[in-house]
Amino acid sequence: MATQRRIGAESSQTRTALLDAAQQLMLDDGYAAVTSRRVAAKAGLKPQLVHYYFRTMDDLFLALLRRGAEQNLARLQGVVESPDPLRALWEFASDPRGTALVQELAALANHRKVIRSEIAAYAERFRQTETDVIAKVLAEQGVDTDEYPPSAVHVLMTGIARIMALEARLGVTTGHAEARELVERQLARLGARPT
Amino acid sequence: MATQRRIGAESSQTRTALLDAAQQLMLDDGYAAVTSRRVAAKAGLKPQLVHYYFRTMDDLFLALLRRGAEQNLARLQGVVESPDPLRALWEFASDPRGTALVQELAALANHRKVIRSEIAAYAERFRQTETDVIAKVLAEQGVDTDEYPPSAVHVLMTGIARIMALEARLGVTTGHAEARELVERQLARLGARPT
DNA sequence: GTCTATACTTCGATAGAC
DNA sequence: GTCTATCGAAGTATAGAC
Repeated sequence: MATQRRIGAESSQTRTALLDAAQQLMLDDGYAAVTSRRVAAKAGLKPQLVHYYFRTMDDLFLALLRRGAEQNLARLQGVVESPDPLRALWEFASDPRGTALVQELAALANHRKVIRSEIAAYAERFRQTETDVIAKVLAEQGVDTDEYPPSAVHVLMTGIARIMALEARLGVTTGHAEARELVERQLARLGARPT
Repeated sequence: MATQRRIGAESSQTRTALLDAAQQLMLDDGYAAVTSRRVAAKAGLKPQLVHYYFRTMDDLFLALLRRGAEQNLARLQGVVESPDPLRALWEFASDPRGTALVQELAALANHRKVIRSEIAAYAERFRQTETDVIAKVLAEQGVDTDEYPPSAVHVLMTGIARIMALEARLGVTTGHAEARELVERQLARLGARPT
């Protein structure tokens, strides 16, 4: 009801610089390190600018999430159009670029309702596209979808890729090489080309 | 060099109450919510007591991690002694009690070196015991360990279980039922009894 | 449209009283 | 061995100047 405060333009370079700084902080030091002061300091700006461009910290996190998700959706499009989509999907899900930011946002989401619902919504968009890719390959290969439902294969495949990326971040990699080889063999059986 | 400040006894009930409060906060609201003031408030105590019993917040997180890990190691012992260890391991890894706290600590570990190394050390202990369980079952069933190395099976099995628990926490469960059934079929082939 | 001066809240940690 | 009084630093956010 009070006089609506003004907000910085989305096209502003300063805004982008703040988002970049926030993302770097989040990746390096976790979401708790993303404070108005530290973000501004990293960007070489005043702390108050964070609130001018994003009003609240939640708004900043939301903007960060959206920007990252849109980038990943663009990269996912490359998977869809790949000549070897199953392998491309496996590599896409294994990519640390995708998981690191998401892990922090997922942890953050545990006590920020707006973030959680936004993440869940994006997750559904990714899942839809990815499962379609899997379904198409399984159909081409004549795989029995009663035994291997695409939705299940999706959970397993992307889940394994992401959990290894998460563990690797903590410095835990025992068994990863062996697990990767095992997955590679299954991918090959499903018609993916060898690496 | 300065006069070493005194620290509360480990046997203190107050100390346990603080740990309980911290754990609850962490599970409900994420690690960033675990502040000396909020922990104390939840336990109905003064904030300064947190620093008396744990000196720094890192010490508190470390105590939380150790207590949780020891509890889980005790539960893991039940898996080892189970008549159906493979299924018991699957259920153990799927248990939300084990994953929720670990997820928060893992996220926290990304910018707290002491936490990260302690988590990694515990992870190695769990991995060792769990992989031994898998190796024993695979040997009994005459499985070719070139194609299915126990370390790989361990990564896949526990990874899938944990990622589903993580996703479920965010409200993302699409495909989980199908994935679970698929895993169940594989477990059955490896001699685990049906649920 | 862009940024600053400022208010008020919450934080971790220590020194010292019981 | 247990707890309290207190401090300086850091946090979010707004109102208003340019």
